[in-house]
Amino acid sequence: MSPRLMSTFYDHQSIEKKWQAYWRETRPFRADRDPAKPKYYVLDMFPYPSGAGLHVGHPKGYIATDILSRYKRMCGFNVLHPMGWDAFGLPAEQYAIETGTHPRETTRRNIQNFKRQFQALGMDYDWSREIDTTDPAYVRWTQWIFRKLYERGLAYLAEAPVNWCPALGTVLANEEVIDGKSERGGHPVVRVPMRQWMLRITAYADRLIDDLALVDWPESIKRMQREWVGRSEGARIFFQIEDGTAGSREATQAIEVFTTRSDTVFGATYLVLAPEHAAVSAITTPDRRADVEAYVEDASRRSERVRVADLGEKTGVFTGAFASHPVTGQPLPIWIADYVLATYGTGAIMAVPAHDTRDYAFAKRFGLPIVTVVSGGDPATGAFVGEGTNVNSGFLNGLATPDAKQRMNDWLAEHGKGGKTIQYKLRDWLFSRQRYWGEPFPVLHCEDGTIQLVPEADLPVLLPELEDFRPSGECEPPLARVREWIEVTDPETGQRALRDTNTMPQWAGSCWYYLRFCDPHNDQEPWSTDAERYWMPVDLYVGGAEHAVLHLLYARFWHKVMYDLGLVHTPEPFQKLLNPGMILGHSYRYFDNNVSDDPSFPVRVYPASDVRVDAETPLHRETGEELKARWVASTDVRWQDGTPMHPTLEGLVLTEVTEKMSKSRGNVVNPDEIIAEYGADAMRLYEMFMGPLDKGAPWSSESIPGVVRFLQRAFRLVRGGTEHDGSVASLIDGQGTPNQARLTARTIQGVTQDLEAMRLNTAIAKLMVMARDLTKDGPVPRASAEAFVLLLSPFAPHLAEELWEGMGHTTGLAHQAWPTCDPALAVPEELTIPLQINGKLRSTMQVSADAGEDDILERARNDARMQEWLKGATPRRVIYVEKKLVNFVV
RNA sequence: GCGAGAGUGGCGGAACUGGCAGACGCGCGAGACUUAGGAUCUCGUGGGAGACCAUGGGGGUUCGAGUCCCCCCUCUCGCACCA
Repeated sequence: MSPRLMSTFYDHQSIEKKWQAYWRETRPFRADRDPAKPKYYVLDMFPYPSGAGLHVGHPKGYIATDILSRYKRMCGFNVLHPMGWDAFGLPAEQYAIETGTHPRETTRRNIQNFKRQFQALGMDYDWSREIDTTDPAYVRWTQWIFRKLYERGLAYLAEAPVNWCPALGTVLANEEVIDGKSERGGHPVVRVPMRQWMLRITAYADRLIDDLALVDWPESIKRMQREWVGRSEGARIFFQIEDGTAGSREATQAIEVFTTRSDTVFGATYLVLAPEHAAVSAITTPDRRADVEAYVEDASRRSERVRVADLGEKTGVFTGAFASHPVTGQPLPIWIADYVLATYGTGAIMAVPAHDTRDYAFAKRFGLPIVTVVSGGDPATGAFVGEGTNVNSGFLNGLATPDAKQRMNDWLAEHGKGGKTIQYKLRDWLFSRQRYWGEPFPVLHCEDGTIQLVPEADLPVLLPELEDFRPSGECEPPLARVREWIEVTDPETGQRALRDTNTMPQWAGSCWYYLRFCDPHNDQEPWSTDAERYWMPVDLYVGGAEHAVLHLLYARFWHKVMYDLGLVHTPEPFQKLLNPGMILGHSYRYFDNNVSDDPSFPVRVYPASDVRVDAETPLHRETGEELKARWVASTDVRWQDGTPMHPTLEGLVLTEVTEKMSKSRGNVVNPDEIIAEYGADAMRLYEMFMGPLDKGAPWSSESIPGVVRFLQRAFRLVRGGTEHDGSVASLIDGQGTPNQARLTARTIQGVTQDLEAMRLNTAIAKLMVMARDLTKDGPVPRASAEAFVLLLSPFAPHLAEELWEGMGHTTGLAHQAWPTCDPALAVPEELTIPLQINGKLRSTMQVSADAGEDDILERARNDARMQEWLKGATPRRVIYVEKKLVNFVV
């Protein structure tokens, strides 16, 4: 125990241990279905139990849900607040490759550690519902759901260009690739054609957008989902290849393009295909072939990242082929260029340089014609992308843009040349991974080429035991080596069959865990209808905004499938969503020129002042040499006259930066240490007191003593006595003085309102005021002390239980009724009215709460200081705001 | 580039529909109690000697603006040639 601790007079260590044991034994947080009570389902986003354990940034959201679930329980709700583990995943597998430790063992240890940390924080989880996605009893139902997806035609195998990440040794979904790098680890990703499992999430594109109207989510997250689905209304148009212009006889008869501006069809002067477009090779003429092939080859080597980097600088080549304009029949040259994306729309566009900035840049570069068809711009200066009136457009002339679009769409449909359509950015979800530590697919690849589902009765399909977890060969999963596991006989047809050697991505388990929590031990079905109907939907869901287009989109998709199957009764799983802001750490940075991390490199180091950052790459200010950021752990920093210095490199000044906590930056703070020194209640309180829940804030351990002092004051308030004196409270009977009764009522009202609005920081401030002011008027009335303890209990549950017991109560706080008050009592009996002249504060006065307007104005006029300021002048105008303010305008 | 959010004391932050800017806490200062301890308690604490000046900067609306409107700057986060 530190010296600081010994002098505090409430011993958080023994108190917290005592009440955690009490909760473990009496299980007051067990949730049982009770139709007589309204339910409230509070859920934290499913944690992945990493080897590093929790840092102080993680529990922020968990503490908030803990407070809210305790509060709701006291309000009479039947609260479900479960916790479990999203335990499949790459780190355990990578650790297995390095050490040979089986991922199951690593996972078990990590879960144990996480659970210990959660319990040390005093969390009110119903541990009887704990689940683990790697548990065969859970895997069984994840595979069962996959069967349902497959039966509905929503899971299929497809050969398609996929995101292959060599460093991770697996393919990734579109949502897991950010700026051409893996979301986890930031490794390069390349596109490789592979045969993979896909889930038809695109079939739900419209509903994934439309049903956002049903949920109470942050607008920013809804927007991100809408944009990710990327619904876009437009037209598809077929452009016939001009006879005899294509390089080969098998050339596609027509090129299909997608456009949102069918009103500008008359302005199309050429077509552009993505280099990867299927028709490229067939249409290219012999004389253009060499150029085209070189360009295609070059484009395939340029990563998407590089392509985007020099945005604006358009490149491309002519294929030699022409298409005829669908209306005028005019021949349009067909080009290929990488500014057209193969992955969006049809991978081909009609170029309207007069009304599209990209087409304009391309046309200018290659001298292609620019034809204005919408009035309002000047083709000499740039593309006009706004709306206007059609010109040079045949039957569209004189129409406004929206009318022209519709007219053209109708015309296209009538003439069999296209028509109105909707495009989505969303692609089907790539659902297989070349990993060991995931759910095997419950399918058999039969000798005759068919795919058979493993019968329900044979689920789960479990992973074979392995000693060596390395990938097999280039793009092969480790399971591909286990012949005895792969080779089986199909129980239905008796033919020889092979298991699928891929596994499901980590998202699979988290797509339905919230449903399993409703009925976690059911071995007949994934969950019972009764349980689902009682508990769902999740009333409050708290977790990081980084899942905006990953977990939250995937889970909504699965939920909707299950809705269609009649397995759940609500179209949306998560009613209200909250994203806690990140807790940041202070890290200390410098730079060096060892960009490739070569240990034998002659390293030169630089302070931040020698560095400039260009497009996120740090460069030496003078030489332009590429540098890499390095960090010194905050505990190793050498302080010299208030300046952070490198501990060993003489004279190297470090720069303090506030950023996300991570091990590599040496700025993580371990909650175990904070709890040991200050206690779990103090840590909970501090994290909530830092600021609004949804905003990020830098951690500062130096501020914690503030909340510790508050807890000590709370202890003294109820217990009475002084330091080291555990004497029982000198609480008096009754309501106390009018001031005390009012303070109590106002705090009850204020804290309740703040909790409802999740303003936990201001709720704590109100409790601090109550603890400070309650004793000013005399001895503490018992009614006030009890209300205080009840109000405090969701925030600092250990101390509250201790105090509650000390007041003679024999039942715990979990199910005590939340205090209420007579709102009339909360009204102050005196008001301070600010008196202004021309809007500037000149005086204040005390009036009784029931004073009327005339009375107040009369007194304001006679106020000595006001008279001084007015110097006899008569106010031209008098502003009176009901019981708030008086302002004289002179 | 586009979109969203934010910018308030030395620091984290309050201020609900325009109405006493800086609640609460950290830090800092003074004092009290003390076997001088980084404990506890009390008081003070935006700047300025001052009328006054202060919510990123500039303009506006209003009796009155942190809050509403316009322009600009900075930071954070999304998206990024999506046709």
